[in-house]
Amino acid sequence: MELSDFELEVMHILWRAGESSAPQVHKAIEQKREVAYTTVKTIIDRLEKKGALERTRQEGRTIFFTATIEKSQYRKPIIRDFINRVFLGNSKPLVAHILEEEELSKDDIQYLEALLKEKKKELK
Amino acid sequence: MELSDFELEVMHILWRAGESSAPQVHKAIEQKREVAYTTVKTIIDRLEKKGALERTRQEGRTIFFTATIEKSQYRKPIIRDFINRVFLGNSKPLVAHILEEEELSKDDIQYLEALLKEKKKELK
DNA sequence: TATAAATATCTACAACTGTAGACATAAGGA
DNA sequence: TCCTTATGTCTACAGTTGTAGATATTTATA
Repeated sequence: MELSDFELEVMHILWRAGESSAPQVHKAIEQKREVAYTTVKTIIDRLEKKGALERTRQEGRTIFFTATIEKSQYRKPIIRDFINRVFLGNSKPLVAHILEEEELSKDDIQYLEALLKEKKKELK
Repeated sequence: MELSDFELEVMHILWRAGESSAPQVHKAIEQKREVAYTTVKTIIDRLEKKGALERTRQEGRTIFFTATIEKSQYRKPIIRDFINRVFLGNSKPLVAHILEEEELSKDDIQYLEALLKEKKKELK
């Protein structure tokens, strides 16, 4: 399923907060930037049409929505896409870039080292 | 500079092959999928307008183009964008995902381990 | 030289995306 | 009960993107 930037932003809110109404999603986004309520509602409508979320409850005339696709399920193909698109399918330079350029805490590093060790064991 | 998928694909060809004509770029893309020459030429025109490439030579009526932006220079911001967009700014889960799910050779792993070791040293 | 092929330029168009207004209507408070 | 506010629905629009046709023009070939 293809999600635009804005659609993905809305999905992240639902993933994090769980069942939410359009006004709630709007408020969450307004924490970061100004945007009209109807804009957010349009995105929600599009997500509903795509089947990325569904109406799960109604309270008065307020409708609550819940994500129907999983974050992890969604991430997998787009990571692949991104690596294909930007790194011609080769994931090593992406990891290398991140390790060199992105902020990582000591704990993060330890964790990743452990992962690498695991991976190495598998290959042997 | 914003580049669409197709624009990025063309840039990759220029980065790899160096100075190239539109028919050459077209032929390179046709290796993978069918697309009209004019489609490729339109993308090249847009890249030229954006200043991502420029005309560097002419041979008969055939124009040769060269990338004016660097691959590395381009990658940095879009990696950040991607991490922001898909991982809410946190790069660790992306690296973790790749280490777990993507194909990595023994050499790749060794290389990444070395990078991590470096990074760890810096933090101390 | 007449014709075919290659190349460039210009124009077009539909789908997607971010953006939001207009309008309807239900809920809740004076 | 009447008015304000909140919420939903519908419609619109401009910019981007992938896609390619129409047309012009040059180059090469029969």
